Amino acid sequence: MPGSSVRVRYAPSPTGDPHIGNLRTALFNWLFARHHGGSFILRVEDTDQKRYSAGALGKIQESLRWLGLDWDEGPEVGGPHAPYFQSQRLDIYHEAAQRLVEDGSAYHCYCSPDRLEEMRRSRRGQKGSRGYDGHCRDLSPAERDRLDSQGLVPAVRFRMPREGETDFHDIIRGDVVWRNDLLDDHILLKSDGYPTYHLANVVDDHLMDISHVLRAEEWLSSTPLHVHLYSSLGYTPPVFAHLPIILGPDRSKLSKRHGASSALQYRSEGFLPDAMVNFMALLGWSLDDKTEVMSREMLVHSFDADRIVRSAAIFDIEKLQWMNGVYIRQMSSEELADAVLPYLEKDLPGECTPVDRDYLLKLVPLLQERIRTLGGGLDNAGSVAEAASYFFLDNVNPRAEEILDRVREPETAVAALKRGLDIMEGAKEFDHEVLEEWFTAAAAEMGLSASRYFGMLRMVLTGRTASPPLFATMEVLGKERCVRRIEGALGTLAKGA
RNA sequence: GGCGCAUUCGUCUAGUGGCCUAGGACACCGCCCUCUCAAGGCGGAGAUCGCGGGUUCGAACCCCGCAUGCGCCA
Repeated sequence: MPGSSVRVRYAPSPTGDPHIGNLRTALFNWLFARHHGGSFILRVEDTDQKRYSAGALGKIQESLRWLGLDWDEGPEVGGPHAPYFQSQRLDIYHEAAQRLVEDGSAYHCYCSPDRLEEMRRSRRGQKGSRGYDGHCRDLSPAERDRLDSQGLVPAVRFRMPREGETDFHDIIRGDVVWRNDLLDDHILLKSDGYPTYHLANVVDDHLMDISHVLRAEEWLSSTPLHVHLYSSLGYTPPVFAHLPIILGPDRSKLSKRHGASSALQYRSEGFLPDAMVNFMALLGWSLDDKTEVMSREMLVHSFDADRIVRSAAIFDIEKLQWMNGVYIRQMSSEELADAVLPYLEKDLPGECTPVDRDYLLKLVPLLQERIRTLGGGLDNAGSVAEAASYFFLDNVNPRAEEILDRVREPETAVAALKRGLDIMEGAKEFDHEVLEEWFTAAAAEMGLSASRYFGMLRMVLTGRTASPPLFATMEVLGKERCVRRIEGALGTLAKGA
């Protein structure tokens, strides 16, 4: 639906790995665009020389691609408003700044960083202190000429009105009002020739025909300045929506300090993009009072800005893990096998690799409802490789006391294991239903409870007290491995006795 | 310090004046299923709706103040 007038953008600064908060903003913009049949634009705000990080743009694009958030205009794909890098649009900002200075909406400011620092220090602790003290606000042409002739390169500052109020409507927060005399004269163009965020984003949003600005709440405070900029430049402002921010477990804004906050880290831990998208969509938005698991299509269909909440949300990894488990269980065996394969090969002992895909395909159903991430093990600890190691190792070698944990009397245990060997060797088909039938009958004959007998077999075959259902496990392991492990256990018991 | 925004179970949230003795989900606990672990089913505990005042027959919901948190100025 190219006719839609909705055009939104995600405008990150390439300063590092994007975290969940950044990407939630991207996601909301993307969902909004797709829902309304509009365009999603990626614009790179690379005008902060000091914080620029090489490689960050790559991480941003990689994160977006991983989550399936495709952009209609921006780096690599181009578009009618190229370039989409602010560092390549400097002339445009200079021209805008020039216009503002000429019509008196902005002025040249010659204050040095030292003077500014001195100003701040002297006003610290004073009541009602504002940012800039207006030192250069009303310089006469003669004074300006004098400073220019000293070779000083001025910054450009916006001349905020000092009376009245500034208000705007935010679709999430309603009407927000500021008293103008409390507003600051902000820098628009730095003396190094680079624009600040304020100038660049207003100019670009206008030139790129952005209809809705969905951005993080941290920008709310500078919106009055933006409103004045739109007006002074003769632009129609977009519709604003300030999204609630995402907090770390300590209730502060999400940042690098919060360990696993980089989205790509979640990828490497084995979270699925669809689960991430579903989960992030629920951080500040809801469909109703019960629907939680939603496909991408359903999210696109249902998402709109009017159900975005106002309050900040804490990122709850436990719920993400649960949701990822839900998505893992929805996968086909083939999909899951392909997805876990690299994680297994990474963490399995060398002699177990490469992993045979057909074998993996057989055991994947047993893993499927037990893991919550592709790479992680059970109980949110360890790795899949550890969780499933007994399917790959030659031997598991439980100790005698581990084998005897469920069946205490060595003679009984030996007899029961030998009986097991007989059953296995006599089995024409190594099928879990047949095995279960025979082993259940054997347990009854020997007067052993299923719990004790199967528990011992589980230890002998897997080296664990917990595993997928015993006979399904046997079937996957195959006759040869099972026989070898039982013989091994008999050997261990003989030695111990 | 100033300004702004926010405030419903531990967490994500539903709720826009009577349907709320506040609903759902994660986590937690118990029971069922069961060879163990999961998954699943059922149930439980958990929120005096930040506090205090109003308005109203009636307030989580409207108004005012305060507190706290967060954000921006930095």
